[in-house]
Amino acid sequence: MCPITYAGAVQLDEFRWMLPKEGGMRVPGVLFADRPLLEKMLSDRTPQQVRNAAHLPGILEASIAMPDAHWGYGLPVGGVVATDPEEGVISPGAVGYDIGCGVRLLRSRLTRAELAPLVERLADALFRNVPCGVGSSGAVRVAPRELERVLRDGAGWAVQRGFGTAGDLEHCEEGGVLEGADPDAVSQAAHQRGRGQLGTLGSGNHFLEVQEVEQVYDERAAAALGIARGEVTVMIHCGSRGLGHQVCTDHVRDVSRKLAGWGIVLPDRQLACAPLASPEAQAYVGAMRAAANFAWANRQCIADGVRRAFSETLGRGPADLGLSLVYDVAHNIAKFEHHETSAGRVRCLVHRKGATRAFPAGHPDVPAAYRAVGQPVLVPGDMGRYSYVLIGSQGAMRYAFGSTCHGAGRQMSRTQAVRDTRGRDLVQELRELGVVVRYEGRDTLREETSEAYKDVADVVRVVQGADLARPVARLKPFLVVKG
DNA sequence: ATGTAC
Repeated sequence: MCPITYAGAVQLDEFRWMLPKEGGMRVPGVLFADRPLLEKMLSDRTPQQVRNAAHLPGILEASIAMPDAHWGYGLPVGGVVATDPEEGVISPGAVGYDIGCGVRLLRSRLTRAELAPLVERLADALFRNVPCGVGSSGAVRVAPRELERVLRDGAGWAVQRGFGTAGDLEHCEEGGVLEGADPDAVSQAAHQRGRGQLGTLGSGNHFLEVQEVEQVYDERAAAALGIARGEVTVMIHCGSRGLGHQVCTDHVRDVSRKLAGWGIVLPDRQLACAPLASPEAQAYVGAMRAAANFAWANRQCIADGVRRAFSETLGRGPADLGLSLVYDVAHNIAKFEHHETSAGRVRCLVHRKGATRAFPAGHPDVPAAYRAVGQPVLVPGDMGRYSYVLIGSQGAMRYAFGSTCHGAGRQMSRTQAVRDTRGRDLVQELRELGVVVRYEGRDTLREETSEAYKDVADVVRVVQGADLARPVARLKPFLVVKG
């Protein structure tokens, strides 16, 4: 029997393709995709970047790409790479420039109909309370010494400052803080860039959406997560702003200079990495954790801005709105975890870059309230269509180091999207779709137009088919704030 | 993603 191959990828089953070991690859590559998504992946350099990452010293099992994967810096966005803690390395490029970037979902007890007469005013209030755009700042004042506490304590710092409640922290991955952050490994330049940016959304694909739960696929899981059809949710997508960007820049440069000395040869210098035992790796790990904590604090501050905006607009106290946190999960991060491999149960460093942790039911790291159903996974789509809430499934542990997809993935470059939408009134088009929008930046809406993204439903179908995660609900936006 | 070029 002859296996089906397509452009060098060997089909393993309906939703998995293997890139066989060749040259200096230490492990094979695995692409999660159906045929149409595989073809989209093959149209950029994603498979080559997956192969390149398979050269990383100490990489375990496979170099993995999720169905929303597309070309990125060194490793594709949508890449998962696990390395051995003794023999292996950490690669800043395999975490990405927006360290700690992730998604937070709030739910309410409001309905869209209730909000309908207030949508324009709510949009103004959100736009006012949550600054957005490149270089946006000024939402939260932080003294220079206090920034160190942000970097150590993450979302907990924000709660202590009065931005939210202790209950919020229980519904964050890791409680909203990675232990072992080292603020001293974060350069002064990074401190300065980040200090004014807490509570701000940034730009690019970052957004804030008010959505309606339009479809529930799993009633039991939805009930556990506290969401129900017809209710309003708020989704926040953002990261560590200029601070995380500067941390990545600094440490890519530092480890890049030492590569030859360590005797590490890589097909792409953008994958520059450091042996986990080296001081350089320790410094990056400490700085990366600090930047991730900044991102968690940032999303916590933004959630507070959202609650204030709702409160102002509806004339009700924040406690009456029921705007509670469903979950907050990062999709650009590297973490030490235990996983079952062909060599048995091992501790490993899992790099997730545009990939989301997706622990299944019963895993001790899933919050107690959700442990019987699995870890929530938040998957944004695009501003004209929908986003998904998923829960982690067993196959994620078996095939992908406890990981799944993180979004729709672009299918059109920013420049092409701007060119293709020239002359169209996207504000009006979105209005006709029932979406009210506020935005910063001349080309933001064109760059982020629906057609620039793959249909996230196609991505979800693959992760469901591969048993990485299962759909709980689909969320339809009706108010979008973008930078 | 990003003080979108050091």
